[in-house]
Amino acid sequence: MSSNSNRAASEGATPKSQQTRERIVRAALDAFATYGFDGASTRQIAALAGENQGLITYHFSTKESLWKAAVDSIFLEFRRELAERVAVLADADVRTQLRLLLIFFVRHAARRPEQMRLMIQEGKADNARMQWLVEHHLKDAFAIFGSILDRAIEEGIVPAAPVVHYFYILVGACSLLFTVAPECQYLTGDDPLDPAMVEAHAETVVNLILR
Amino acid sequence: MSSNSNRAASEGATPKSQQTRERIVRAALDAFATYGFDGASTRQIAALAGENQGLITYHFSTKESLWKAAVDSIFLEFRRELAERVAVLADADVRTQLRLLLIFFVRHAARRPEQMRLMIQEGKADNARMQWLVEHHLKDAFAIFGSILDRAIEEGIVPAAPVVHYFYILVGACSLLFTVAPECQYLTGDDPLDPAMVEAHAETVVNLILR
DNA sequence: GTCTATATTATGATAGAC
DNA sequence: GTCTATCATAATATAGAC
Repeated sequence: MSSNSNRAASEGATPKSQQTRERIVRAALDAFATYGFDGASTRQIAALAGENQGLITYHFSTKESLWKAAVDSIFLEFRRELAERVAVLADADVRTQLRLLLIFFVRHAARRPEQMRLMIQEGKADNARMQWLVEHHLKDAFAIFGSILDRAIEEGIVPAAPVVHYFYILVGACSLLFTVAPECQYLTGDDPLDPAMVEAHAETVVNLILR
Repeated sequence: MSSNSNRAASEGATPKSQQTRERIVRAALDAFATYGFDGASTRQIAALAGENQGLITYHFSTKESLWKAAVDSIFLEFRRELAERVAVLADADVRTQLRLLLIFFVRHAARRPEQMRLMIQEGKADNARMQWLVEHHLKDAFAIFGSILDRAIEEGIVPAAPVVHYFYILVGACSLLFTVAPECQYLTGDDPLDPAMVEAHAETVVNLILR
């Protein structure tokens, strides 16, 4: 593996090449989330980014490296925001922590549906990309969630059960509406990404879970 | 569109050709659910089915027709089972209906994870396949769910909110664990498809939702 | 009904001009 | 850094032998 997969992200990169790199990453994120690693093509990604196909090779060497860069870009952003939110809420009671984190997560799932689409896309089969995603990003998020949920169970805010069930129940409950937003829009006529509907979803989740 | 997409399903089909057809449909279901329409290849499907690639053209004409046959096979099965379950529960109180339907749905999501994988796969973009899926299968399931949930809200079993929120909250809560079962197994070491874990998931959902 | 061969297009990756 | 041209392979669909 050559070292140029981080070339434009290194110190010497020009602002212009960084912009190119970021445009490609954004387009790749969208394509991989929607069509999967095999379903998305580098030509399609280049066209979506408005860049030349050869630039993908220059900046990322391989399709797999581009995939990792795209996944990193969205999961690192999420984990940064999550850590910040958890730090701010450190002194609140557990019930408030859980409520505000559910609202945070609903809003995040609506703002960046690509993240859950990628997680589901790769979580369906046991392969190298899935393992990379778990090792590099999911284990950390799962641990943070678990530390809060353990205390919620201790205090009787939710019934006792292994954390893994709550993790997938709450992630699914908060995010599926936005993961399949186009389907929901066609099915019901309502646009899940409308801010009023995002807030209504967060309220419904909170009212249902925290009674 | 030629008429041979239903050839082997018609009266005159030999048992052998029906078996071939069914093997292809099963393989296609798995491939489309895991890799998406574009990511799955007819070669891969034929190999998975242990059949010749030319037989896909013979039985289904096009990749799209094969996709529709695969989606029909799993959604018709689901809707048949759901209708049967709803009919059996017609005289029960709404709380019991909702509880047993949640358990039914968790078990179904574990037994046939391909269904939710397909729904999510196609729900992410507004295209002809998504619209076909909504028109042919989702509208019906959504209506059945809505009729039960409306009464649950009337009786105060769950807080009042538009049905669309509950639909995606509950579908996501019940099924995500099984949709990404390989990821969960790698992340936690637990196999979601283990019957004990399926039942634990159903219990956790019911205890959380119906308090 | 089943299988092989192939036409045509699309794919990921590479080479090299600028 | 960017772009064009191209190689080698894999894709869907077709034609036709059996």
